[in-house]
Amino acid sequence: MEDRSISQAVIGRLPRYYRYLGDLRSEGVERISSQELSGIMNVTASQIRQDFNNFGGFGQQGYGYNVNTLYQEIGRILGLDKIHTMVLIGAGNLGQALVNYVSLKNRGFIFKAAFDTDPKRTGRMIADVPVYPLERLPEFIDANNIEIAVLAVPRGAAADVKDILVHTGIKAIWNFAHVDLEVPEDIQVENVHLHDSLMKLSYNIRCHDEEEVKSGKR
Amino acid sequence: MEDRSISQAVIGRLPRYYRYLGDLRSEGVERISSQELSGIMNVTASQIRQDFNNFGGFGQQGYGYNVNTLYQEIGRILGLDKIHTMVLIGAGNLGQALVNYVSLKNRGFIFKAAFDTDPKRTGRMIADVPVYPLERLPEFIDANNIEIAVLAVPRGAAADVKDILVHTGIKAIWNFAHVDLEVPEDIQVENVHLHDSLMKLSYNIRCHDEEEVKSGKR
DNA sequence: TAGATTGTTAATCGATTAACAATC
DNA sequence: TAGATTGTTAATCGATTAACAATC
Repeated sequence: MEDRSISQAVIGRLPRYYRYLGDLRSEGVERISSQELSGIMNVTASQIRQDFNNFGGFGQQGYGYNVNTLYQEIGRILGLDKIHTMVLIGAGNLGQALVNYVSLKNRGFIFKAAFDTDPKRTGRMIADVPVYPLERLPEFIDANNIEIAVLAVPRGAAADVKDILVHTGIKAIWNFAHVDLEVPEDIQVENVHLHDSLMKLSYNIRCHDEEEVKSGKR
Repeated sequence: MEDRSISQAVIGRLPRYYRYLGDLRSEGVERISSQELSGIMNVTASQIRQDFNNFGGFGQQGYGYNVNTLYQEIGRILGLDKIHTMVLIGAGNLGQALVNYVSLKNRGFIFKAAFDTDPKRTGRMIADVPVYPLERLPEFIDANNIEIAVLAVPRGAAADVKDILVHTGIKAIWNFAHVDLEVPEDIQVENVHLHDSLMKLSYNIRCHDEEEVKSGKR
């Protein structure tokens, strides 16, 4: 039913739909039209219908969409009906925060272990997740069928870790290191570039400031 | 020179250009053509020239671009030539990690204080940043000319904090809470939705798995 | 049945790529 | 000057929006 060549633009919107539908569901809303959802989410009704129809017809003419069904379906499309096993690589501040963050909130995403090169960090636990030396990474991934490697190492270390990872059966890398990783195409990469995000914010601040100056508000 | 109506697509690419140019600069590269940069960054030379020309002509025909000049210019466009003062709101795991992360790396972005409602967290220090009770937030922002509020509170608390923030002189919110904030348009918002990012990764894993099944690889 | 709302096709808009004249 | 490469216009591509026939 759902096919390749669904644009990243559409995929990027799915989690947001999922979030709003989850909220509606817990508010006890049973059905919703693209029109209503459009009002709540600030996107066009047309876009909503187009987006959903990439994956087949979830709605019913004259009625709209069943909130619960749609929520479930999008969850399934996003792969949230499966358990995803993870390892953390780089047990610094950010890494520790991610373990706590993900463990708390997402039932389907489970950290099985963390890895670090620093002996001060290994041997400890982060929440209920053990921290091992990096050497044990490849063996652990394959023995435990790990799907996702969360990369929270310094910029300089990222490429080396990547080289280790590509020789394992890892399926995906959630990359927090400030580099672009080049990996074989059967490994999925999702970047979270905090630097870049902060720079965009900085850009928008500057633009807004300059606008104000121009329009004489200051 | 640079005008409004520069698309978010272009702005989103600037930090990446900045990163690559910074690397080239520290490698001692003096000049580069759009052609060469295209090869390194995996984007078209045409796009590179179009992007830069949104902000005026930084290049020279027959020569290319001076790496250092271009790096400086993009930094200026991104507002990196200015100091940005920040406060953290929500001194949990993620918040603490962000203070450490940003303090270490970005000279221009400086945390002045952190705020939390939990008395167990207030009164302490994160790195060299003091943690105060949330009540003191509005006063602190205006007394210290704070530009950016970093929102690392649970989903449920985000709207309340936002209501406090909009009555201060804050310029921007770097939002890590899993909600869409509605703010007046003179406050800039940049969302880092880790959940959404992880779901996209999950989607891509599922798609790739299904492709393999279809093509009979498994 | 009549009214509502989807699924889907067509029109529009914007962003990317290609091409080339200007110029260093 | 000749060669190289930009800045910029034109062509293409893709994504968003509008419109409407299908249908619940």
